[in-house]
Amino acid sequence: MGKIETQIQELASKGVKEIFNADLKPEEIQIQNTRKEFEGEFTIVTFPLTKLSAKSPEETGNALGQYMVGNSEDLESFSVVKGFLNLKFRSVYWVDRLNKMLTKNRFGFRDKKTKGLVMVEYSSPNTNKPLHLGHLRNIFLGYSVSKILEAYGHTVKRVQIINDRGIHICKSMLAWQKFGEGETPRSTSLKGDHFVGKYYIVFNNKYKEQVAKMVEKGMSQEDAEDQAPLMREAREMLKKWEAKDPQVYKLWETMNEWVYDGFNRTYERMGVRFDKLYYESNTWTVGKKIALEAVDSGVFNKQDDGSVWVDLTNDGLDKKLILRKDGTAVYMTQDIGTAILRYHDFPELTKLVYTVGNEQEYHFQVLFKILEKLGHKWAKDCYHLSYGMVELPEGKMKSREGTVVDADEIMETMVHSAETITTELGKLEDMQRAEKRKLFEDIGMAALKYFLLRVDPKKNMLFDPKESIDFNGHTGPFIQYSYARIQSVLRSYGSIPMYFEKDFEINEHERALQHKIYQYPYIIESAALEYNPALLANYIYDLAKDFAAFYQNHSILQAETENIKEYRAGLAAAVGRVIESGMELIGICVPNRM
RNA sequence: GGUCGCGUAGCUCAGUUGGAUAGAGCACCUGCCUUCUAAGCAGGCGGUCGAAGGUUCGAAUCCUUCCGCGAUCACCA
Repeated sequence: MGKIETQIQELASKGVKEIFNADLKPEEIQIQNTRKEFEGEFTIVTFPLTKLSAKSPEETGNALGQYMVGNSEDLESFSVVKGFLNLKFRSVYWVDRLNKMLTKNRFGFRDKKTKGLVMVEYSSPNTNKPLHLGHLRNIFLGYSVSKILEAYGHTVKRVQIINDRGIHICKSMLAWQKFGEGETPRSTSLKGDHFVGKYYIVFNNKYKEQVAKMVEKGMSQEDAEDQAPLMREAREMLKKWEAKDPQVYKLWETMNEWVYDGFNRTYERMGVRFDKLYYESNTWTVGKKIALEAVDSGVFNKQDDGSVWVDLTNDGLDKKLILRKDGTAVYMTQDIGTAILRYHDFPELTKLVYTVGNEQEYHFQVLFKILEKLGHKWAKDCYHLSYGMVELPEGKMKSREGTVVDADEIMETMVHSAETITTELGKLEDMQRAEKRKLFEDIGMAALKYFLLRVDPKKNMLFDPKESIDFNGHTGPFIQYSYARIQSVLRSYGSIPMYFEKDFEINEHERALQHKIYQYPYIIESAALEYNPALLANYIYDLAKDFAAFYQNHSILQAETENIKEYRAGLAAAVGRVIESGMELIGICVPNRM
């Protein structure tokens, strides 16, 4: 099944040649979807053709329309409104397409492994605090993009880089050592990441107290912050860690395990997974080694104080520090190491996608430029999938000020709301307990995921905790509901519709649905090329909405004739399949009942 | 200050490479459950697309200037 638009363009191009004796390449024919208020599915814009036809837009449209309908077996009729030529296909044509579509087992998906290996990085948390709403956007986005790329024919490695080293984790470690009195996640029944996060906060509070006291005694704020005993101890601990002091290392490993245990439970609930994990505690040394080699080869340069820099002023960027004067690594150093390690692990990579917030755009610009300067041809294949912040009504979320929306908490809230709403509606009294639990989980998570994914990734978005996320209207649950209704009808229908006769005319609603379904593969394509799940999310909603209108206006099981009934059941099945697979690509499960 | 991004209905968001009367949802108001699930459908209200110029047959979309908001420019991550 080729692209309909292409076929129309080719026919129109021939028409222009025959009627107006002018040459116009098919791809120069402007084509768009017909707007709802007019009849037809595809529309040719005839304004640009008037130069060739030397006629009014209307006359041009009429002449071309006449030619096209006369020279195509698939077109039924045309209409002209101003400079727009609307084309309507025959019912038979659409029914045929549906017949063919239902024989495919993965409609819309490209054959696997035709497009090369892509690595998608997402999540990439620090190990000193739990995940929050911003991470959720990151993770759902990255995971969805990875699914979409697979559907588009890529093989995908899902990875994260775990920021498990540095002063931040030492702060939690120190606070636990000094004030923890031996308590553990187990003894407190706290999730490991929350447990460790608690001590990060303990550190900051005690630290603030110390600083305040020192300032009271006459020290400057800046000096106090630098000299406070807790801060000195934390730095001392970091040094010991870098020297692999056994005790510190053991503590570090223990606390990180607690955190990973907590993260894993969160990931599981989110329904995401990873194929490989990278740890900065491993990659920073790689980066450092490469940095020193680059000094020798002259790509980086060493200052008199011992610090290492790269000069990117000729590339429109700045000078950037690579190694501190004491020789320790910075963020950039680690990232260089990580990237190189990844291409070492997977030399066949055709793309490396970093799902990281837009606040780090400059950082990645610099990173990719450095990789290029280091002579890596693949530097051009590195892509920063930059996304906007999730903001609260009072502005950006700040962990220091305690204005973050906790990931576990919001998920729990959503699932609980799903339970309340579902129970109130009271349609599922006969359902088993375990099945219900799974359903509430699916609905609550759908509301949350859809809320985060339907917005264009590159834009900042707003979350207002006071106005809870909706379950009605343009939401995940609405789409799930459409799916559940379809499954309900199909259960009553009793068999799987496979082939339909063509002795009837399809109505406007059916036409709209056929047209929508047809677009699915191209939506996947755009979503893949633009790394944009929002395109898919909005498309599925449109489809579900069109189905709801069809469903409410025409009976499937009580259709006028047996053939129409079969066709409608098949159409509903097709819509269901697209919803199910599309939702899967944005990480959302779809229930058979709700 | 330099660089980058954003500004569309009261609120949250869509709006393909410039095309028809700028669309959804929420909120508010009307109708519709004896017929396949009303988490729904049908309809109403609501817009000088931040402002002003320019290009074009045609601009929310492209160009310029200005206004407002945000990010970034660290020997932080």
